[in-house]
Amino acid sequence: MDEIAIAWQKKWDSAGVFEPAVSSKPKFYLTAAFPYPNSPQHIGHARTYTTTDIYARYKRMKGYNVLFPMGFHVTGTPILAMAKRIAQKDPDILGVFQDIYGISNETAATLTDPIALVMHFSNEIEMGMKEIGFSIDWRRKFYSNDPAFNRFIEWQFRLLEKKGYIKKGSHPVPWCPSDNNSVSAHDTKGDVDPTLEEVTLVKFPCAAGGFFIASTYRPETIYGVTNIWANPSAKYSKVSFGGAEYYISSAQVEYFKNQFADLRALGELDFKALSGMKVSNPLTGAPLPIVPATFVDPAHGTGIVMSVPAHAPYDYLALRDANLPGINMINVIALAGFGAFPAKEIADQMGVKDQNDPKAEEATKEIYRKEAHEGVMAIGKFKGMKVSIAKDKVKEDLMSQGFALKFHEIANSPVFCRCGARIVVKNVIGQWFIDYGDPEWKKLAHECLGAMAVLPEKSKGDLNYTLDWLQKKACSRAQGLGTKLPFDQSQIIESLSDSTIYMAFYTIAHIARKMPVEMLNDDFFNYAFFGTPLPSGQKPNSEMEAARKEFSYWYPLDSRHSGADLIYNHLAFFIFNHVAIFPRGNWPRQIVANGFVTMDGKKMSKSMGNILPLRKAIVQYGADVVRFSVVNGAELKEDSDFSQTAANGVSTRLRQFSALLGMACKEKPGATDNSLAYRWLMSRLHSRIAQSESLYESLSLRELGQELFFNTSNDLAWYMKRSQNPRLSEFFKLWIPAVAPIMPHIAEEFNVLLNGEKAGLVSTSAFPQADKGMIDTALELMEEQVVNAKFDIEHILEILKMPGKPKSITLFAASEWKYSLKSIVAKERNPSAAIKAAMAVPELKKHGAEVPKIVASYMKNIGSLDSSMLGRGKEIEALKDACAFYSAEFGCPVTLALEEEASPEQAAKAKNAMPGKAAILVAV
RNA sequence: GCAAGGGUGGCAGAGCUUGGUCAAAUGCGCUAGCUUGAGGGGCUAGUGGCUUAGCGCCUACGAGGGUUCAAAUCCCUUCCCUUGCACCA
Repeated sequence: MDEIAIAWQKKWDSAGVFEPAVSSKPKFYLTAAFPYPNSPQHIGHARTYTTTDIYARYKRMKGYNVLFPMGFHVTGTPILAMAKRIAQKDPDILGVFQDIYGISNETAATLTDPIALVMHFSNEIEMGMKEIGFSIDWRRKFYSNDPAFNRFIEWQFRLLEKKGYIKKGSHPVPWCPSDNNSVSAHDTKGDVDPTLEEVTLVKFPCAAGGFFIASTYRPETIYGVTNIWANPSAKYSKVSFGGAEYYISSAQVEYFKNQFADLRALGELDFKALSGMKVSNPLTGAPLPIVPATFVDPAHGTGIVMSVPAHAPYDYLALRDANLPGINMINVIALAGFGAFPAKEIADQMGVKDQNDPKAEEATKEIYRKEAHEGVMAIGKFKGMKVSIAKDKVKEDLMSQGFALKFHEIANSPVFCRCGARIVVKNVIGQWFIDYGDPEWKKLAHECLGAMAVLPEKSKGDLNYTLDWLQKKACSRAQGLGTKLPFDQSQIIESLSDSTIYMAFYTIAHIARKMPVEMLNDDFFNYAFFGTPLPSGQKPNSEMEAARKEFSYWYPLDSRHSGADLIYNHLAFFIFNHVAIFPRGNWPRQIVANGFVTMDGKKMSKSMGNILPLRKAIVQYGADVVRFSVVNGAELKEDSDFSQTAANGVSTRLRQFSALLGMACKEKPGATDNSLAYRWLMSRLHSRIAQSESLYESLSLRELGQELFFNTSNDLAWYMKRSQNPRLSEFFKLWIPAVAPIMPHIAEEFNVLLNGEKAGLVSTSAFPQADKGMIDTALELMEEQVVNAKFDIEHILEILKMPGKPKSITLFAASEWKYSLKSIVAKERNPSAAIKAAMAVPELKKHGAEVPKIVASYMKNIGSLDSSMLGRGKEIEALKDACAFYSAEFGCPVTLALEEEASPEQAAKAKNAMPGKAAILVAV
């Protein structure tokens, strides 16, 4: 099977089928998210590309000039990180390479240079894409660190900057203090993604100047603060930053410097000195005593904690444990089912012993959740407001009055860098942003999305949502491969920001590659993409003209494909940047987002070792089986399971198709079959092909596979059984091109076998046109009668458990009056009305005793009555036609009779005959 | 926590938008029989329960309740799961 695939790939290649030229034909331009070559690709990656390729091939067969290019994304740090890990001989990585990808340690040893790594894996990926038969135009391949591409990105960023979308500022990031770099999942031990969360630092003014600061998630409870907790054995420091002085635990001074760059330590003091200070509540002015508490962790937050005993079980318990007189709880939040001091109540209810009781944690969670959801403010400016809303209001108020600061923590702390250091939060200053929060820009993005098709349609909502919540996005980093920011050479443009409009670059990539890099200036890109005349007044050279022509022809992008995970970033950026850079006429037209691939029901992961590399899968199953299997497991959006047994099943079916094709090839030309069964087969095929067009269009590939492959295979099996003289060549003539987009190699091979060497390529032929005239629903219902009657006979024979063959079998078609009754019921749709109407018909009145019973049975399936109505004549015709078939099947004469002609001894069985259900009499 | 999507048979996965044709497509798995086929094998049948010369009946579509002649399908409540919440590919 593999040699066949390779042979056809060579033929496509030498015919240049996938290297389209600008022409007068209508074009279809589609791209898939380019791969990131830091490891080989597996069948999961293949899903997106196979989906894209099927679409490309389908559109090609529908007469479009199709462009499907591919490149490689090498921007950012993961490649560097990978090369570094290989250089360090990280046993995990080497193990994965060896065991899963079959990369020897010797080969791995050559991949310690990032560029060598990129070249190795990109070649590997490219070969895989060729071996699976993707219809890619490889002439346009590029890497995102190619000088030509760098120039393109610089051009894009100068444009964004000119439009005012680039901003500078500061923002918090997860940071390794030892590596001095921001970190993300691939930099951490265990690939943990460090997540940030915002907390509020509330400032409590000291009479002597400066502030105590306490970190809290619940700024709204500030009204209820009764005291301040500090650890009696900890050291505290006076520090200054942002123009004010603060007291925090000495252990946290360094930590705080990460987020307050100008922080300076002004000297240490012990708890005694600290506790002597007079501190007050910033909102109420109430004095707050400083109380020692060992539960306060000096290495967490500020080492100073505000105490809200009415609403925080820990604070209540600590106060109770300390047995302090003179501190009265203050109610802040009204909570249904609780009194003024919910923390006390829940602690008492649950019988929490003291602050060290594990139940204290439980009580805290419970009361925090309840208060956050159902609580209402009982005090202060926002009295009567729901806590969930007041929370932010209080915070804003505090901030604007200078009584609060924003602070960030690692929510899933502790997270460790691969170097061993604990990840902190750092406020990076001088950070460049793309401002996706710009309201005008958002409006344009929404306009674009609104006019765009999104498959599956459900994902449009997600995209819409993403467009809305996107704000300033950091677009540069200090390290990594990629393009330098044109207006800040110390910064590399971050990987999600340099891959937003590269689809435009494909259109000219093969031209730009051959040009001297210095010619790829803004004038060149402005001309190629906008047609802007050269400022010098000179005439554009031939390369510029060619580039302009390519872009004008291929753009806009007709379909953009990626995994569904990119909806929340890349695909949204893709829309934003297109509307920022290009005029409306060149905005993208469609997005297709597919789910992932699981492996025998489990998520593929390095740790589980259940990754199936694509090239290995191709060797094992063959290109077309892999293509089919990765897209047929589920509908577009859902995760698709690649099951080994299912893939084997596909191979088996293909062999069956192949065997039948062999029969078709031996048929005399022009030989036909006029039987009901043949007409039935063709009716089914035509209706499936008719359906397949919309299934291809909506990329409902699972259903498509069901229709064109499994169901069609079942049709064929039935036909082969049913027909005495099967004819298959007409069938295959239609079927082969219909499945060609999914299984192109087999389609080509079958086509040559059936039609000879001169048949031409299926890949460039026209998609088959279904003949509506061949679709006959009555015929299909008739065949259903034949199937049903066969099933019934089998059932009876089984129950009879006869030793030999029956002597004969007689089928009885129901009397005419039963059909009349059925249509009356279908019309009346109501039992009593139907019986009344039936009794009015003399012919039916004769059978008055049976009528109510029959009506009742029809009523149960009233919904089916309309569609399953086949006249008596048709039913008789179908069964009569099938008698010869039945005789052969059951090894005895099978005849059809009419109910009303039944002899008295037959009558008992014959009266069971109903429309759509022949009565059966087996003679032993 | 917030937001979105989902919970169907041993598994995967249709159907639910337009309530009745649904004990529920199709694939896989499993069971039995056949085929002298033996290292991804083929064919046939079966695969909720009870029954029966094909009928039929009961129980089922996360749980509970409701609307309706009729609900996997509509409404409400509740439990559970998945994904996203960014600066990272």
